[in-house]
Amino acid sequence: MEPVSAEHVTTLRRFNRYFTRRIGALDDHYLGQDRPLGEARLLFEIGDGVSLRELRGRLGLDAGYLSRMARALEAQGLVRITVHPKDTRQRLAELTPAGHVEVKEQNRRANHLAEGLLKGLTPPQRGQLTEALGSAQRLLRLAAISVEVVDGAAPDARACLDAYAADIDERFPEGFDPASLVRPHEVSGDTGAFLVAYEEGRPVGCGALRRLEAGVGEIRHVWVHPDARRLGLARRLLDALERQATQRGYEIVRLDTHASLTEAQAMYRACGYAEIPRYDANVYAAYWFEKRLGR
Amino acid sequence: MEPVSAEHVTTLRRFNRYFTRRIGALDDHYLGQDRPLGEARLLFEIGDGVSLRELRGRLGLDAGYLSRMARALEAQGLVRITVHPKDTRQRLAELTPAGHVEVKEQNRRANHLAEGLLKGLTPPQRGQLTEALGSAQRLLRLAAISVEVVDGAAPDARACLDAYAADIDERFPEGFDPASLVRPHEVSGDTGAFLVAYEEGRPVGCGALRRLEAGVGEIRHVWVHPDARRLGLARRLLDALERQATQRGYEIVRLDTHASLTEAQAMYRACGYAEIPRYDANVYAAYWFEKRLGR
DNA sequence: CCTGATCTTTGACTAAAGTCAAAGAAGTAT
DNA sequence: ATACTTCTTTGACTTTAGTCAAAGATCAGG
Repeated sequence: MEPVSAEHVTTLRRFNRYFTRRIGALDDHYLGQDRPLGEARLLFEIGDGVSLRELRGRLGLDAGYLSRMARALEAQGLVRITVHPKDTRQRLAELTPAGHVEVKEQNRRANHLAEGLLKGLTPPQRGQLTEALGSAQRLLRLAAISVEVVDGAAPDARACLDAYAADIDERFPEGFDPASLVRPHEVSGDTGAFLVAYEEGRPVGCGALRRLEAGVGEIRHVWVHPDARRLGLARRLLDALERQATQRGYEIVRLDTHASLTEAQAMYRACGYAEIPRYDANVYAAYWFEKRLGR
Repeated sequence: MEPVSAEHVTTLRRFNRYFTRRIGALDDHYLGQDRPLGEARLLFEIGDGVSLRELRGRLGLDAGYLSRMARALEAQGLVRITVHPKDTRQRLAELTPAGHVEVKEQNRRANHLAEGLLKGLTPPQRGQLTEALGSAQRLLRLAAISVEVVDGAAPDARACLDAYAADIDERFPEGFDPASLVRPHEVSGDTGAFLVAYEEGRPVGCGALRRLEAGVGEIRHVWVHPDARRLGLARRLLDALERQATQRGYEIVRLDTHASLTEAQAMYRACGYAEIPRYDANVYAAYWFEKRLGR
């Protein structure tokens, strides 16, 4: 892995300092107004109803602390706390009408703040800022996603494949039969691999590698959760799969794609894949690609 | 003023949320380690010695609170507090060797964190991130700078002009005589104006408008503090000066520039100024420009 | 030299934020 | 049914962060 240049580190740190001190601090100050910041944040996060468990994870709070804060908000009539229908140990928090009003007010204030800031710029500069922030956020998210090898039968792996199947079932005019998914044993061990991408602990993408014939691997089921698209994650999954293939001694990887997945086709071409004749009987495939792995 | 588009507000707010939650929070958590965050920050800000007064302003802390924290750091042997040589009411704080060690450790940790984040990206992506963050920070700073009309004799105005004079005295091969600066009365009232740009309360730029002849104003002394260059502030000052000129009934504004200020010349051209023949006897001028104000 | 402002220190508080451990209730796996 | 785990609640704390006012020391300007 290449060393990280000092310039990049400096810029990131300088930005961090500037941003958290100047913008973040302001925001916090305004968000709460006449309410402790912790409660204001909690209220905001509750939104359309979440379990306390989820909140605990998301905000990284102590269980006791959270419980008390949530109950305090309940006492103020801002949230309603109910028992989770599927697991009676858990509690669900949701906003009452009064809570919604309060959150709306929070949003109004935060918008006002953002507008005040943007007012200091000309319209083209606003556009530049939006673009820069959007691009920075995309890259920061991508940097925070880790791609890991998991067992093909692991719950996260199955969850991804299920989501993948549902996704393309909707996208393919002819639908998709989950029976054509890879079997767990094909993507484990010496000849295959299953990768899952995690963002803050949540699986947001996957990809599978299996053996096709001697020296030839096949990449299948490269999928990215809708929330994590347009970050460049598919490319990263593809890279990681190729590395797995190399490790397993494959010199060539192949893959096929459905006619409707035009962005995917473009990505494969951009990543060095060349179109080849049909190599399998996959009824969903319309194009077949191959890449010779450099070392 | 144009309304701020919702898209821009949303992007800014989304970024703010993501960044403060994910990066800022992490950083804070690591920075302190076994020390309260307030003290850690204070230590960091002390750096190579500052007065408590300065720190109070910079960090926005209560005087009593700051005093106690500083004394606590002194008791821990991390800072030395001495009496200000020029004003015995004030105190100066500087790091002891132990304090330097601690700050270095802070920096090491923060760098490590930034590196960890950047490691998740390919080198070209790191470059993109650096560029996006740099550009975002530039624009955010620019947005936070306010340009105000002040009296030509105000301390901030004089301070800017002094800095301007010192700056160009160094830059012009022939030096610069401060006697050629505008007089306060020329840049006040109905026929002139003096603008100062403030960043977080600190003057970081200026510009003057005075009467040349009927219907013609002259822009002079457009200057930006070295810390605030490359943000687009000169352009903003120029815009604001033109608005002042229009308000005062001038249809034309003129200005001159020194031969050595090539970036300034380029900016004037880009802002709609056209070169004209010499219109004054300014010994420092090599180029003369004019712009007809629209509206 | 006097007056009013500035800077720091101290005392006396308060509120927010967070920690830790114990216990009860409810799931899950065997 | 049993053992183990998870989720929430409660009690009992501690630390941080911050506010406010009063007082003492020192400056700056007239």
